[in-house]
Amino acid sequence: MTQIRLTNTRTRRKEDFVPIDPANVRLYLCGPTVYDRAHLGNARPVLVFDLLVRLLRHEYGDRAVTYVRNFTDVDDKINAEAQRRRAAGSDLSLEALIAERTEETIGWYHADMDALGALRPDHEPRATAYVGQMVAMTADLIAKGHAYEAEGHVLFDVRSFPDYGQLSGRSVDDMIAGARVEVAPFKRDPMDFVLWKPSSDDLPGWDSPWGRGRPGWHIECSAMSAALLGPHFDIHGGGIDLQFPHHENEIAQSCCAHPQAGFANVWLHNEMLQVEGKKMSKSLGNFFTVRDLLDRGVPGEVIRFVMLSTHYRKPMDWTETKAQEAEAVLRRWHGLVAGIEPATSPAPALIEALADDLNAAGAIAVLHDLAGREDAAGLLASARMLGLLLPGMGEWAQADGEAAGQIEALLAARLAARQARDFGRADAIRDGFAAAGVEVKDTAQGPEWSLAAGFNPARLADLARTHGT
RNA sequence: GGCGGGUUGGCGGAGAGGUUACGCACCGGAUUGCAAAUCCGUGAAGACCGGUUCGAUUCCGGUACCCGCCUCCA
Repeated sequence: MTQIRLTNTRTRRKEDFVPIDPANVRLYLCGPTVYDRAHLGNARPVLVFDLLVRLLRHEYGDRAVTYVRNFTDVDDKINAEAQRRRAAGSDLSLEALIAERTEETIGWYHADMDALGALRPDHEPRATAYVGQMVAMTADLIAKGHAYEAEGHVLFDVRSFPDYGQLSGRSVDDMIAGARVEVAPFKRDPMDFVLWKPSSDDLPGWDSPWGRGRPGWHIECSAMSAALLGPHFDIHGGGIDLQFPHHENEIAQSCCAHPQAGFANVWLHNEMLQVEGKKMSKSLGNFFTVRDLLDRGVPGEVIRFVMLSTHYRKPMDWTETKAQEAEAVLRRWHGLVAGIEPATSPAPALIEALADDLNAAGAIAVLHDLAGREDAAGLLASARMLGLLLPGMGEWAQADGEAAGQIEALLAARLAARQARDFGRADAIRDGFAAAGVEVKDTAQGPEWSLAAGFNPARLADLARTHGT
């Protein structure tokens, strides 16, 4: 068994991972707010956790890991979208419009993450299904003196939790000095945050001891993780931008509600995604979703490869060049493992790389080594450990029947030209292949071909029209 | 203002206090009608300034620059 080591944001150190219960390793990942398509940055924590889950299952057994990722379906952006649809003339009720929107978005999310080869979590709780637990937890926090009611709101009293700020390395006083906090007059302390807030009649709401309202954002993860994983579990994660305030607030709520439990042992945060060296944002015009890339013909497997090639704790830069290089590598590997059965286990060096704080880039180097030694069975088994070269994943790298027919005809034409010593024509076909993104290797057994990155069916068809037989 | 991350060879990107990362590109050779692919081989690094050390790109301190968070955000 390989000792897994993970960098724990809470302690800022790389630590040996020791599960609370090796027969049931429990993880929670903060999932998406379901109001729109997942953008590329949303995919990063999903892939980090996907890799982690695969590793944990490899070490502790397939049934010994419980992976929870929530859907946030209570949110003002969702409400705004539903209100917009109703204003646009929809006859449906607000609740129905919200349900419609969230269902649609969850379907998109599943399709997009599936395309990246990400395993579905064991549980995907929706916030709306746990409002009762959130109300109960809120009431409990009031009873324990950690929260108070004010003007229909329930607020968490940060001064009642001395460790507040420990995760993100801030003190309440420092943050107030920074003073960019919404100052609501009914707050005892500017850093106090909302557990429950009132809903007007045109917003979704649930009955509660504090009137009709809806939960604040942070309480859902505290309630759902407790319900599905218990008050003490192994790993909790998300993007580094969630470290504060979301995760800080989760810790405050959960630790105060369950003082002896300890909440999450390990906090795992991935760094942010950039695009061509800049923050991805709508204003810079470099904002795109996973679906945008897939629709543009970038295979999910390529996106996954690029994502894995940068360590999760470093900023990851998405560039067109990386996508092309990844595509070329994957095409080569697909060719190498075609028709091969995977080895019984992944390469030990690959597991060691992953166990060392999910060093996926190091793991990919191991794959290059296996490929270089033409260990196709080992390459396949190891790549699958990373969620690459999975069955059915490489269809994008295969030529369809039409292209294959054209290529075969052109190869025959080239052979005929060479035998006739018409090297001008032979070279024209050769250059045409290169321009169309078809790689031809002349071996002792005759030509072998494969599609390269940037394969262009239209150019191939032109070439076939000009030189085909 | 507070907090955090980064800076490695032409590009991407890891690990390790002293021994080749790796991939792509480049260069030389083999091979080829010419190429491609392949094989063999050569180069090439760790922002800057100090410190610790026999020895640091790797540890410590400082400086510069880049990025992010502190407000919805993965």
